[in-house]
Amino acid sequence: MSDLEEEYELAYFEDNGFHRLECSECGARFWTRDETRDTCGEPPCDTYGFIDDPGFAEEYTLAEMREAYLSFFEEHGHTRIDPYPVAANRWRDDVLLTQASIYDFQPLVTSGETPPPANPLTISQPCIRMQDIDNVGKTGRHTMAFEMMAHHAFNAREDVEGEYAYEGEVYWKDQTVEYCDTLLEELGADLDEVTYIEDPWVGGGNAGPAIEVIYKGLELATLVFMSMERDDDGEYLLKDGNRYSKMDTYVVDTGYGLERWTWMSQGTPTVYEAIYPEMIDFLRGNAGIEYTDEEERIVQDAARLSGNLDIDDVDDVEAARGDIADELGVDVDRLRELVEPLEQIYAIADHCRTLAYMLGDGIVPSNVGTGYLVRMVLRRTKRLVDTVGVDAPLDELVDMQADRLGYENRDTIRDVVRTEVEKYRETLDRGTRRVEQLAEEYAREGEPIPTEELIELYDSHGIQPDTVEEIASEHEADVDVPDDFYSLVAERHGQEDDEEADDGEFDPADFTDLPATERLYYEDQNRMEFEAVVLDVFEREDGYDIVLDQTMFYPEGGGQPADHGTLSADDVTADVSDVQRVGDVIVHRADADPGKGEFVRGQVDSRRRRQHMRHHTATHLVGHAARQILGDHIRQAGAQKSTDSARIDLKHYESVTREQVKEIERLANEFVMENVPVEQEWIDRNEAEAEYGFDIYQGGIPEGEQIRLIHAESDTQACGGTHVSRTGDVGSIKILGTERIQDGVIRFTYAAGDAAVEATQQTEDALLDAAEILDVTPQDVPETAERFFREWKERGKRIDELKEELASARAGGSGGGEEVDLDGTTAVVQRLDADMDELRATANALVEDGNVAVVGSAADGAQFVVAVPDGVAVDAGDVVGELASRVGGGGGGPPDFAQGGGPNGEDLEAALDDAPEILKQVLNA
RNA sequence: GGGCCCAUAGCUCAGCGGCAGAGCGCCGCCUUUGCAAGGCGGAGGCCCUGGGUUCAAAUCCCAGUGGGUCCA
Repeated sequence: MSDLEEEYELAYFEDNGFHRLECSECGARFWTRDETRDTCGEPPCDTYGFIDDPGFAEEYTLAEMREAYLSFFEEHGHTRIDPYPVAANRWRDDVLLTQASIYDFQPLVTSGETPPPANPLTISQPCIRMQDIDNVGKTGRHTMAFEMMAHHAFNAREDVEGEYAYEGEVYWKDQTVEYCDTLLEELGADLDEVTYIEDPWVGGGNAGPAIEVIYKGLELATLVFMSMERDDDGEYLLKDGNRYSKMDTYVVDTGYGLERWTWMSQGTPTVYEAIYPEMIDFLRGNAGIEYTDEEERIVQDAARLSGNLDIDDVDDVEAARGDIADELGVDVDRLRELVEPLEQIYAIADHCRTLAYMLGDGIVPSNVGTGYLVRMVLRRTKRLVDTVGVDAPLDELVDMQADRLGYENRDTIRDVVRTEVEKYRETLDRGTRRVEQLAEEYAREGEPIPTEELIELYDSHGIQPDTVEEIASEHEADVDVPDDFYSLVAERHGQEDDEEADDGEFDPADFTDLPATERLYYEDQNRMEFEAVVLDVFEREDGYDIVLDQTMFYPEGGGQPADHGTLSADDVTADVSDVQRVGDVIVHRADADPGKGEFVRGQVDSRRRRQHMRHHTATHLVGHAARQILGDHIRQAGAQKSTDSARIDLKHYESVTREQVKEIERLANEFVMENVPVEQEWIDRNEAEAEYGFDIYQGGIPEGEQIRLIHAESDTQACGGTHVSRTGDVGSIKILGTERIQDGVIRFTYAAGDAAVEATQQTEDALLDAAEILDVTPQDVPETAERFFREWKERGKRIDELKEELASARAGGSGGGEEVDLDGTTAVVQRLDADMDELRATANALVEDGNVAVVGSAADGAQFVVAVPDGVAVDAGDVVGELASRVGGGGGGPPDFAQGGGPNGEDLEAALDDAPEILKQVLNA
């Protein structure tokens, strides 16, 4: 493997008396001032050296350390940037959560397409790493939520000019290491104890040399020099087995763990006690965890010892527990008893912080995406709280963290948590009942609850296997949870084929040589006519693809359908049925060829387009109104406009009421009546983000350095669609309905302009029609409908009663029926020509009188009911089977009451004539 | 985005091709000084909607609607 050895030979190391050494334990190469050093400094090669012996001159709280860091870099020429949301999917669609500060600048800034908001910059970015969820609380140093402090510099090679959004070199490796070293020195660290380990970094298609900064056994920072990209012909072969080559841009990507720096300054047994001491005190007090001095000492010693071990996940913790107990001279069970409640409390504090970040940034619990992640965390936290015996509502615990983090939407956060806890409680209730039932069933049979049931309970009903165990044990049922339970669940899901059918409609290769089409529809959104030159025409199976130098036709995008219309040359008029954007080229699909090089006059179908414009502006207004009525967390999950209606999918944590819908409709129409201008603005994206935040990306993330903003009322969104000039041009907005398309997402369907009038008229027509049928005024329809429904039910019951009466009257009168003697029992064979209910009632009545009943009807095909009183050896099913076969059908049922029939009603009489014979045969059988 | 599960009395559910059921709740009567409770009787169902299969569908199939849940 070609290493990046020479990459680490920094002048800074040279000038400051560093030595490059090799760790005697793990073989890692590292740089240090201490020539006599033997090991790299990182556990397990070394142990923590700062517990009870802080590594910095002073103690810092989390906030103090953050401020110290940011102001240090500010003083050294960096611009301080506000943190981004933890919901990274709000500005990029390849990840769900922000996991590192560099996520804020990927992919557009790191690739050089967009300039960074400042260069160089410093930031403290909240991050969430779900993959650490199992470690939290147990390892003493893992947290799911953390802040990554960082300074970034974006460089471009000197020999490339103008190709990238930033130019030249700001600084690179030497300066980066120097900053780190200086910061440590300023905080009073003993620089002789600091090691810089060479550890090349690879990730996400990029790579570069990197340095881990270790001090007193703790990894405080990673300095990454992102400078390479995947390239099968590249000169560097890196640790992931792939080849890489140098890029034109190179980026300083550092990561300083705020929590770890704070911990280092305090020297507490675990990181958790350093970063949220108040919350931990509160939780301990509330859960009533009080230890004697001796117990407290055991816990602290255990924490120190586990920190010294190479613990990177929970499995290691359990394995290490025994060793730690041995070393402390206590029983392993006693140790677990003492430590576990604390581990759970640490986890609760961390999870609450995670929830505060996620909910504070407007993530709404749901069964998809980030919403699902927040739901998982919340449920896990709730379980922990219950297990450890914390007696405080979860929303209050989350609020403690939200308060500390300075969120302003704390009421909404609490509301969401309460709603979600309630949902979880319902799920648990449902699950508990289900498990109880299963447990009783299997306990009765003396069998354990099978794994298949456990998987079903978890996968379809959300019940954890340990919950099942708990409930089952109360009902004396056994449960055997296999070790590989979760992989069994995964197996059940199999491979999901997310093969996206790409519409091979347009081949981008055809258009790459053509110049960008000038987009006239942005210049004047109200003009529908234009002139243009045909640059090229491609013949297709079902028409022609026409490329012009400029166009007024809006290509499908942002949920707005393509314009229709015509392109006319001197002797040809082509109907345009579709318009698409391929890169910067706009392609018109038409039914005729106006001829390459020709002048054409374009005419957009203005009625269609105007409806799209109205619906597009209406979409912004409905979203804006919904945000005001339902809360600031409301975000768009998707939208689609068409000619006669439009819809917007909004993220919301509970279902909307009819009242809320009315309020939204009223407010949206108020915006329309205000008749304020709808303005478009082209603006630098960083500027837009700084001014309006990431909420402008409701409809997706646009490309490019310049983005287009649409201002409507007090709403601002990045949007590429066409809009009316004033809100009044929308005409009116009629919300047609709402539906929950998935958990946490509500779809609003509405109509604007002409379509609103039409939709209202249709609803009105339906009501008027109903009123006419009922022969009442529209106002009386609900009441009348209710009365009719009630009367209809009453009559149904009355009919049933009458049928019964009729049946017993018939049976009693024994008219019409032919009586046959069957060894002392009388059988009555009767034809009724009535429906099945009546046949059954009659047969029942005959049986009451001690008769065997054979009743038939030719009312609808041929039907039979045969009923037999107790103690008579005739199988009704056999009789019906035989009778039914004679009318071309079948039948059956229990021995005392059977029914059947067939399509041939004309054969009924003959079949009934044979009935006595059949009865006798069956009796003798 | 995908998978799986569920929908029957006011509530919780059973029934899984052949007469619509249980427990709790509700109403009436009885027992009791009263309460807790017990006994007897009763009311209460578009078996989610729409198609299909079948002599026959709550039950099987398809589609839809509503809810739940797991995974990316």
